[in-house]
Amino acid sequence: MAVSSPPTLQDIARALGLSVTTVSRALAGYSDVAPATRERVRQMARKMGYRPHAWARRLRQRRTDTLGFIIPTHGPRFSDPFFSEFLAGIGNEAAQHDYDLLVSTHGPGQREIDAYERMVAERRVDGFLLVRTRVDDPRVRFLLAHQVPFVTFGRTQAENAHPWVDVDGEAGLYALTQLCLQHGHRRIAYIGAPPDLMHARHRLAGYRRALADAGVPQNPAWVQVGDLTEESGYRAAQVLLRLRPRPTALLAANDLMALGALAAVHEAGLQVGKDVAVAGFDDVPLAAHTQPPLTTVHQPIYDIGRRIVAMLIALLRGQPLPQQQVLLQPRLVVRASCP
Amino acid sequence: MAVSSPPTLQDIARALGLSVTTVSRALAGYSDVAPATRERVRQMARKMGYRPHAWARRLRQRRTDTLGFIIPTHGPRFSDPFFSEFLAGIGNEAAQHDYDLLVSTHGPGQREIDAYERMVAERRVDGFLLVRTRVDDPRVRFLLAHQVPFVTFGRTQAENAHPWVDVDGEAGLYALTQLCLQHGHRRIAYIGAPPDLMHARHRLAGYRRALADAGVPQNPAWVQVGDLTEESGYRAAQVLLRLRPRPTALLAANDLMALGALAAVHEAGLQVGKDVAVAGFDDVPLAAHTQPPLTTVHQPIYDIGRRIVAMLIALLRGQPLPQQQVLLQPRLVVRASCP
DNA sequence: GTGAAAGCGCTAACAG
DNA sequence: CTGTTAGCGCTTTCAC
Repeated sequence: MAVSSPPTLQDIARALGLSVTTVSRALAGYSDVAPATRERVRQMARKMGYRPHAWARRLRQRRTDTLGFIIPTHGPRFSDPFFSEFLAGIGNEAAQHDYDLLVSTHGPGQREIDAYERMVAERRVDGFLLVRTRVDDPRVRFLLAHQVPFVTFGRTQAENAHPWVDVDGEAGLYALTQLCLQHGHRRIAYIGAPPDLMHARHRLAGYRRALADAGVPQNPAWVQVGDLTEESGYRAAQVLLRLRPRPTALLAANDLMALGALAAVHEAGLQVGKDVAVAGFDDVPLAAHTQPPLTTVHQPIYDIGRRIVAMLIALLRGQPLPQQQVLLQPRLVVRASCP
Repeated sequence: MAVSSPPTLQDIARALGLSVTTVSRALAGYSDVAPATRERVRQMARKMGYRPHAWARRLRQRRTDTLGFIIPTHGPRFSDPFFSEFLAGIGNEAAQHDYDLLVSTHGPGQREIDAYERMVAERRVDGFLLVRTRVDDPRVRFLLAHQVPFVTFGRTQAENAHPWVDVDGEAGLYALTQLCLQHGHRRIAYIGAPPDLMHARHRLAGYRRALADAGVPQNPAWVQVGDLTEESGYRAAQVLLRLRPRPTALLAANDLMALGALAAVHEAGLQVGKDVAVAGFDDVPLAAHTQPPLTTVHQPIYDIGRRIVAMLIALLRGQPLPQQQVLLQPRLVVRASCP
């Protein structure tokens, strides 16, 4: 049997001796079509296996029903367990509302903002999801300037200018640092994230505030900056462990760096959880299975993904958002690495 | 300044006193338009910031210039470091050829095949990328039946019916097992993947063949099956470590399970690399930073992503593929966990 | 070399 | 209740 091209409204109309308009309205469930006709149309549509052509409809409606997500980094070794979970969240929520998710990258040669510019100019998407927000985020500036709807995971400098969901990183690191202080640690080092990232500021501030509140002196040498990879956490920890007096606790701005720090501690012949405490942020699934298991701050990343998609879709549909900005309180997950 | 809607061919034509047709052809670089006119059109287009409307063009050309990728699993804790790297690969290659990448999921309530059915029926994509191939893969059956172009990462039962790229998992596990044998191990256990996955068969076969070739007896109790998560690797290793005589080496079908096995070995008070060897498969970045670093089999997942996209696009453009099927030889990465 | 006209498949304003 | 008409923005015959 030959493969024929999929049926269109035309085909149904012809088969039934009706006009395309009537068929369209019958299927859309409009009330101004006779019940009997509606039924006939529906049955014929089912029989012929009719499915609306997504693009024809979109061209007409001047909407794309598509959300854009541009991967915030490129390069061959972009490997973030956190990320796949987030993607599952946004993918599921988008699918549930019958929205498509257009995922793109900015290749090695391309500037990140060009990828946004292109999607907007060629009207490929109705709005964007942003992650890894930066303090003065060029993407935010661009989208605001062009009045393109978007929702971010993470705050920016323009706190009230756009909807976002974030986890209170300052509270998270405050709690983590306090935990260490309660266990008698006084030389608590911090492996931070690149300072242009918004969450880097919050988390660092939480760490500092906890120390200040406890009246514990702060040593600039105890604060290192990594790039969120295991490798950078590993190297930062090596530096910190060579200091004398040696820090007794290493807090990292994310789990991947904390994993690197674990390796460095082991390699230095020290015992994690005994000689040196280590903790992270994110609570990736792996954190429960390191040796020893990693103390960390949980972020409900899957739910956050769902949530920002729901917000963006509400925005696109002109529905009012109950909350423009959502700050979630993090949950401390205490395991053996930082008892 | 008010935001006006983006310029169309109409707008350019009007501004220049030309017809839409001519403008279209000038911009497309057709030769049958006067050089002077072409130049005028080009300049005006640039001046007005004209960008073609992606969907209008696609509707007309009856192509979508979009590739579909449906995440092979759902649920909140889908966290695979391997996956984000793959996505970066397919994203970059697609962007380079000016193709869009439509990423979708099948939500909890939806059957996986329905997601494919929908994308095909509503003509949202031109072709698909598939990963985690199964032996008798329903997706492959569906796409073959409907003559939808696709390329898989991983073989299926229908080896010659579709283009694929795969890493020779049998050779990988053969080499890994041989490495253990050379170091005197005789009780080598295996934590396999779900048997419906195609790669599970190959890897298990490699393990078995290496033992058989060496004349080492095989014990069914030494072969466990996990679901590719750390958690399942952890539990499988616990079972294996309780056996007497105890296996001296644990090989896992992927790195995530190997990481779980590392934790179980530590927890049992044994030393990895000394009392018990552990190895994995994938070579995720983390594998270099476990304690001890993990011996594994490297898969160039980023390049594989790029490659299958390149193949799919060639297919869609009707270009002949130099190779319909590509079997890559894996590279053994020997680290301290399995010396 | 240029333009008029048709149409991709769908929806919406307006008659009747 | 149903059909006619128009058009989303673009490409592609086919005349002139």
